[in-house]
Amino acid sequence: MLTDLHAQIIAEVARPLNDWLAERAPEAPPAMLAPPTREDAGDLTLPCHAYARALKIAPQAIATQLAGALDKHPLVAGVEAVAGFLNIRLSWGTVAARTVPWALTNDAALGRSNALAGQRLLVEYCSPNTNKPLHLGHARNMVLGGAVASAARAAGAQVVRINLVNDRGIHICKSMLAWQLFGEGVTPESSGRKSDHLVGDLYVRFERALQAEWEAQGQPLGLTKEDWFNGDSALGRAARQMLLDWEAGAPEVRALWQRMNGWCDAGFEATCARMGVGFEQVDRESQTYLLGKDLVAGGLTDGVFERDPSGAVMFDLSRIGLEGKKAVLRSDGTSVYTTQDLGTAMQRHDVHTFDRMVYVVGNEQDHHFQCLFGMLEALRPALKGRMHHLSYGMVELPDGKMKSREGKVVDADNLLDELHALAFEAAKERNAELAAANPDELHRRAEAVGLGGLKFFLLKFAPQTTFVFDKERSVAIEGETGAYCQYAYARASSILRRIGEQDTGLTPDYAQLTLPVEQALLSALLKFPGEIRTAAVELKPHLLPKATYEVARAFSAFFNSADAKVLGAEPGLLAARTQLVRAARRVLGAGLELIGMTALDEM
RNA sequence: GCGCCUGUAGCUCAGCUGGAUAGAGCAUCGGACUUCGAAUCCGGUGGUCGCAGGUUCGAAUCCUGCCGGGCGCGCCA
Repeated sequence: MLTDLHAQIIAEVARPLNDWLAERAPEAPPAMLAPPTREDAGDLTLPCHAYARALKIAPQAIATQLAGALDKHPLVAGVEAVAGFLNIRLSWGTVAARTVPWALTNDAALGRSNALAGQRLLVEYCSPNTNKPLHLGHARNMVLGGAVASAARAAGAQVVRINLVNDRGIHICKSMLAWQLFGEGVTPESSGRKSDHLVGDLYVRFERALQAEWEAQGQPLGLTKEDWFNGDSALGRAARQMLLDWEAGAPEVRALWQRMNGWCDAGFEATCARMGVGFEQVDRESQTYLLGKDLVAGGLTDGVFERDPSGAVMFDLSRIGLEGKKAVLRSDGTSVYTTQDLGTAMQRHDVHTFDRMVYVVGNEQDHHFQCLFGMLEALRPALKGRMHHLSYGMVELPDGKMKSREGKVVDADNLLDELHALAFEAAKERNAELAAANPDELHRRAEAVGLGGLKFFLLKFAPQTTFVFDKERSVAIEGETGAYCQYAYARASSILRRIGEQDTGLTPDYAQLTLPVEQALLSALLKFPGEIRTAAVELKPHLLPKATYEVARAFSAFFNSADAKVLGAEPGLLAARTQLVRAARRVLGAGLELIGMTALDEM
């Protein structure tokens, strides 16, 4: 039985208020009790201004009368009517007696709920191109996608995580062509290079050759690099020919393609495994790019699409309140990206009958998804409202934007190594003996802190935010960071080790948990599930680190308080505080797991 | 030109389905180790929420206009 205790407590407190209101103003909306913004305004508050009109009583008078309705409420320690607000102070001893056992045993305390029970959710993310290794942008994408998936699972949804691999197209041919022209038979084995990096090297090699060719021949003609590549460029022609050969199934091209894609796949797999990123389904563009043509034909018959004089098939964007038109079939009859996206989406719906399909894709594709969803809903009205684009902003570097064509990228593998090294150095400094005695253990912790810090950092910003990546901050323990939360967890473990079984046989006296630091911790534990639920339902993955941090912060204040020591407290209180530490550790562990971080018992 | 996103403390960001004195972290200044790990904790300084109007008992939040930044705008992905 999943019980959201916070919601339940609020409902219990609100009941007499609602009875009072319903009796006098049946039309009025029910009382929405919420934590106040003001610090000294108690634990829950109700603004009474909205009821003034219906009741024909001044807000302050309403608040005063409502205060009376809470007289002798077991959960209420005090009420105050201030400026039309009803401020309620909870009876924390009573709340504690319910909260701690709940947090120790009920899975709702871990953020589990039925908010999305019975729903099937598809999440598409990662979406690598098999011509270069994963970079920091992919890392943000994967962290967002993974968080959406884990939050949805916690909310009871059935989740299918899908990786759409872009394994065909002109950009793939560029790497292949570079291997043919400049590769001299190189392989990952012969070069000792991680396989996806080798392919990336070749891609960069191609771009460099193209740059030189353009500067020598295209630029003097006043052509842009793009136009040159699509025109008389020898490299461009060769790449286009290779794409045609690929589509025609030319054996040599297919064989090279298989081989080099295999290199990329192996590299991606290693990176994803290290990052703890997994998928239930992998869609490859080479297998889906022909999908959608029949949909377009059907849409043409139904009048969803129209044929352009040039022969291209178009979607009139005015149908969805946008300007212009969008092609779904080229004039030569070949498909475009949108065509296969239509087909892929429909196929997924046929296979999974999803309730919600979430695409985790950068915000430069906002327009594309607006168009795509508009078309899908026109083709199949049942899809209305089920398609979501989790749009996110770019990650910038302290010295500006990343530009993959210029090689100005933060490679994911290198970054993970760097963060590991930073975390390792910091750990070694604080733990010299362990570094000497058991460096492997220190490396294990460094990986947890480095990777966990990265995930926490990438996740803590709202998705639409374009933010500046700061690697030192991401592995720092000070402030709102992953390591801070891991440290709080480690300290909880440490305290419990010290307590051992001292509380065995003791009866916890929860009513004594009334110190401000104890109340704040209880409050954080109570609020945690609601944040996780909102993260899942409203697709706000940044609430995961926020909620976890709130618990970590409250717990840090608790374990630092000289008044709230567990050891040495009288038996009933010792037992109560021990259970509170166990509860906090349990919830912290759940938060770390939702983010995809490793919990450490020692740091 | 049009569309979407965005502008909040020195810096990095929350808050944006309207609620009271706008929050957090970093930085900075000061304080706490004879008691569970000081990798922590406590406190201080710091903001006309881009600007101007409007709606409202009440606006960072909603509406309008303007200014600045980012992204995108038929057969690229």
